[in-house]
Amino acid sequence: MPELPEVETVRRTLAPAVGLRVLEVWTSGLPLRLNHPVPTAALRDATLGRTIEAVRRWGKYLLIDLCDRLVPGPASMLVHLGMSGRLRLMDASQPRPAHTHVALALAAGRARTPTVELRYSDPRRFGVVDLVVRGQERAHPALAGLGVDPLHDGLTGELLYTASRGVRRGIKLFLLDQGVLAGVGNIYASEALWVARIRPGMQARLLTRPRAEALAQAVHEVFARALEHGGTSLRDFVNADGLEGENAHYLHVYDRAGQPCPRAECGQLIRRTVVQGRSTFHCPRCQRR
DNA sequence: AGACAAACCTGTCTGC
DNA sequence: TGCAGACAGGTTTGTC
Repeated sequence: MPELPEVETVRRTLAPAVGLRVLEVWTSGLPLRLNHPVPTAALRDATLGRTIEAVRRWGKYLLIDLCDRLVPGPASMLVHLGMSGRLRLMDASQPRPAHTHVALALAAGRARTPTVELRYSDPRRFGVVDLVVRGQERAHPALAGLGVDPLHDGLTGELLYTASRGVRRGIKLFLLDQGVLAGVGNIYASEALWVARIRPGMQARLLTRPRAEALAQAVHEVFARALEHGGTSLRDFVNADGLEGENAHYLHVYDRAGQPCPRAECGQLIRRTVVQGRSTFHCPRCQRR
């Protein structure tokens, strides 16, 4: 479900959790991605009695930093939302959503009674909840191979140009490669290629310098637009407050097969194709090459 | 290197 | 109303 703009929206809406202390840790015991169980005991060790110091994002991963006033906390809770994962901050008296797998009960200051819970729910269990050592994020296999994060690292045309030399795969698959760019998923790959007027199946190695520049700009543009609208909710996505994003109304081509291309002078009908088993949308006139 | 399929798991929508 | 089948925003793994 969630790509960079959705994960960043969750990160921002988790701000009220910063400064709260973990009083209890609960897990469902069910395994998540690749049959990996949530490391309950280690999670307790790393979080109980500690305070949420910050929430960071790396590509589609969230890092919830924990520390103790006396003992500097070396741990962060690593979360990936997979397809159907939700991270929500809810009143502790509210019932837990179906398919909740992790709940951290939180309280302000010295309070002994939790007021809110940070809850991870995920019906399809394609997500990840794990622990990483702060400062050694790259030691975690999920983070070891991650490429450039467009929001922090300044994605440039030069980077796309360099990374795409010799790559015979289609440019859409190249954009989806998290080892090149961390954060682009299936929706925004189609969106960025439409903005940059590039055909999704074009071999990545054929990217010219000017077109690489246009594509880098396009990724920035579609991400900024999605962030303004709080992310794209086609089915499952909600932010930490449980609110849907509005960006589905503003998509150019994704899920718009048969509708006219939004470029006023074009009007050609948007086409859906399947690339590596995944829906891909483009305008056959604007994106000829 | 990369194309391709299948796998993980549940919910929702479509068509008969 | 029921039921089978297709499909879903992600990632990994195995085969060719």
